[in-house]
Amino acid sequence: MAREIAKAYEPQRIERRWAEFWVKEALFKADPSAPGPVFSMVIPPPNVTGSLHLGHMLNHTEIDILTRWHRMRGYNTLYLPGMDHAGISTQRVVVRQLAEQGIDYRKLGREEFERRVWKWKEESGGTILRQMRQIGESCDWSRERFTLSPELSKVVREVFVRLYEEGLIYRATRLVNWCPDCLTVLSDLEVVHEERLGHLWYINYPIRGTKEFLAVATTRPETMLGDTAVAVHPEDERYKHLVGKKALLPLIHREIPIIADEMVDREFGTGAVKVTPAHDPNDFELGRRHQLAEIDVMTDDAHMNAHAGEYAGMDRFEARKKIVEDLKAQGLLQKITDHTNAIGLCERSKTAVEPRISTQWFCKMKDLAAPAIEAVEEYEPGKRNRISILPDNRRTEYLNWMRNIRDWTLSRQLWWGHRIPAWYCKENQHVTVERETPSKCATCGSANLEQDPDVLDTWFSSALWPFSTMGWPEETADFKTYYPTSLLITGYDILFFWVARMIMMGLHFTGNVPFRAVYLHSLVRTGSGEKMSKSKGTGLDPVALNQQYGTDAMRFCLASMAAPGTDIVLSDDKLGSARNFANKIWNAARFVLSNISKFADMGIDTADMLSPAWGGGLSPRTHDSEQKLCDRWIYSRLWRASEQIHEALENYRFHEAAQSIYHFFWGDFCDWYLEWVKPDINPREAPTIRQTHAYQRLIAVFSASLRLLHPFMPFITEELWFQLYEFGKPKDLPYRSLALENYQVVTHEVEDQIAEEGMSLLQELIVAARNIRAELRIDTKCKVKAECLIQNPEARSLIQANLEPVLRLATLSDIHFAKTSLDPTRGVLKSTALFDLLIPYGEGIDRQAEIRRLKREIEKLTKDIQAKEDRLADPDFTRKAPEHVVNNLRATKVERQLEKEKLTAQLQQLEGSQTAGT
RNA sequence: GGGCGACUAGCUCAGUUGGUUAGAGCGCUCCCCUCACACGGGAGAGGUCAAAGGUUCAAGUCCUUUGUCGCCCACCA
Repeated sequence: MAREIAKAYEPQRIERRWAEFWVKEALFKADPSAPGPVFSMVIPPPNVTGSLHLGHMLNHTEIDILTRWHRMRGYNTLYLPGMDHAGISTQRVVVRQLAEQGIDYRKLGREEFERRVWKWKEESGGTILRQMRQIGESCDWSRERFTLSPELSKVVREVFVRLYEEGLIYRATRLVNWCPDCLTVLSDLEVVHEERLGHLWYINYPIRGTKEFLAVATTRPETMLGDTAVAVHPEDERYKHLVGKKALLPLIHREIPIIADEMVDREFGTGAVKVTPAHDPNDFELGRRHQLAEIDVMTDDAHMNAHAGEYAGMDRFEARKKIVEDLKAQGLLQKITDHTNAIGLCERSKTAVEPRISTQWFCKMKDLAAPAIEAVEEYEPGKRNRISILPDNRRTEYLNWMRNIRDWTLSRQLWWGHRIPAWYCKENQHVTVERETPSKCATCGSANLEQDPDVLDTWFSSALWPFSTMGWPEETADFKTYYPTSLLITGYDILFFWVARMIMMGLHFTGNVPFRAVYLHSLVRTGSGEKMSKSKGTGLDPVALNQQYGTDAMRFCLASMAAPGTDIVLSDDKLGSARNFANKIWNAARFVLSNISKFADMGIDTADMLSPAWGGGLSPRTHDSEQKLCDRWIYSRLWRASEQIHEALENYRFHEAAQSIYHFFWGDFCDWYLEWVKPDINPREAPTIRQTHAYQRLIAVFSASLRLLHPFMPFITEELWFQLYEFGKPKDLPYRSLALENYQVVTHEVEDQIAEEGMSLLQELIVAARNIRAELRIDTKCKVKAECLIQNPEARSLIQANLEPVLRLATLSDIHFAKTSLDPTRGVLKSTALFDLLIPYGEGIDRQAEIRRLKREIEKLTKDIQAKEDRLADPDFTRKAPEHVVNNLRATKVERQLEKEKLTAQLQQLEGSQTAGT
């Protein structure tokens, strides 16, 4: 019974099996004591808010390609998986879910709520894990980590306490970004700015004891209820006389001082500004300078509070409307103008952030940033404790941000996250910060302690990820072997949130960089160019894509688009062409193996034919005497492809690597090599030694291709590798996954310039013949005779030596080698510098069309030759340009001239014969 | 308000250090279901590299200006 590869390539049928196999066999378990150079990466932990989107797919594909590539090259490899608890995002998701069930999370209480979130974490974390396994990520699953696990929480506490003890973490009352929807403070990074068209309201503030008014301009009239001064510039002649007087705050009739401060811009608005220290960052500073009162007029959900008098209870925007109306009614509204300004929105909820005075925990950044700047600024390849950040523009962004870094607001008013390890004694409000829950106040000894209810910014634990996952602060084997990690790949959108902070924390706590290199990849966007977003429903669903095209196709497609710098827009036709490529691989394998199976049917042992697959050796000396041009050529091309892939992957140029392997496999291997050797491997009877050898060479190239392809398309290659094994590997040898095989099995020895040039000549000849046939509209099956004029005897014997494949692939019956120049009036003639090829006319041929074609060609050549001559005539060029450039140009000019002469002669003859004939 | 990026074939994009006739995929035209693959094979059309200057022997590639689009950062009411 013949073994056969399924006729159709059905990714779904093979992928599940291998995904399970890789996990079950624990193939990717890292061993810190294993030999070899180390390559380690930690995953950018996905948020447990849901499932993986295409952006993750890109990220994970890139990581996995590099991981598999290194592993196959003998590196001691670790790809550490894990997830992020994603404080604010996850809390929002669960709060929303509860709300949908009519449950107010606050009524559940903290403990119960946390329990619900953990439950959610198990579910969505499970989904994510499943997805990662589905797409074949070669992680060490035994090392999975979670930012909120007990082990990592311990590290978080350790770090927090140390920073506190070093005076880098402190508690302070400041104006902070408050999200009225998430009900928590936010760091500056979590506030996104958006230009909005708004208004500028000009309001008259009466001056006490006069009939005068002082007009102020504001974008936020509702905050006037918290005004505690009006400020003007000290040198502003218009207002000098008012400084020191009191203004009467309209609507609530509170007296406020008129003060002078340099900060005021005389050009803007009226040159007088209302000062609301509790609701504006500038005003806050100004207020502190002038010891002004700070009146918070809002509640935590951005409604007006008791300080707002009759407006209390109103939403801030309702209050704005009402206040404007009231001012108008009282004749205090001077005018309203249009004004665009950037408003700060909460990154998560997109609610307008309210600046608010609040006591929070902060982290001083300047000292932490300094070494992190140095590590990147003074990067040199090979230099210790330095990090390369690519692409370069991201490096610049990093440095700019770091140089202007501001303190980091650490605390969050959430329930899901790392509880801040600070306790306050109820008597005196002393602060105790400790690793273990304290029993008494460190200052006064009171046992009446209460822990700070807040949690840490989720990015705090993420910042520790490269070392917290390795067992730090213990000197574990993992930590010693795999830290610093080799490389970090992540999206550029979290450069500041995450990458920068990891670098600072890594350097500070381990004295070492967390990774030696960072590659920031593009984002995947939708067809309309937006960032993919599940919440907006604009993202393509990776699960559906996998179903439709297969994981390998999706991986290959992502890789082939992953050029640094530009964002990626994925589309059906691109995925389709990647799928087509997988199909091509499948069918090439089918072809190769189906022939071998026919031998098996004859009862012949085929193990021998397949043996080169396992040995891995592809010596140019294999079957030396039998090797034909095409063999030497394909080996050389294989070598070239693997060199290109190496070069590309070293520089994170995934698209170039993908392109190299694509063109090698499809263009060289399938289109030329397979076609070329078809007759040699067509099994009619028991194979001769020569035929067995032909198979061995074919299998050698094919299996080497599978190796090159494997990091990009692990499933199909593993499946086909397995099929090879089934066909011919001695059964006493257990199956060995392709993932553990050597990546590269060809050596530099197989590079063969001569063979490549020779093959290229034959290809040109074949293409020329096909070209003429198409022009003459010769039936595709009809073999015709061609005439060839070729001066170079070596080239000529090359053609003769390969006459069979040349005739077959060009569909010719014969090639007649002419002694004298070919008469273009007898047929269609194609000329290159090396040869002329003519196929005679049949009946009724369009001579005019041929004349037009020749004229076009000649014109093109004329221009080209002229350009070259001009350049060669320039003494500056010949003097200053490198020699090889000049020589190259000379050589090609001569070639072009030769070609042109030939074509001109053809044209003349054609035109001559035409006039003579008629 | 600062900074950055993009503009190359009908579409989506490659094109590292400046150096022969600027490439790919998809689409398009023509021919072929040839016993691995029509998710295929063969042949072909299509670009003054956004515009204008400049540097250079040589510019898609470097510099300047302009235009169009996009992104990031930013406490001017």
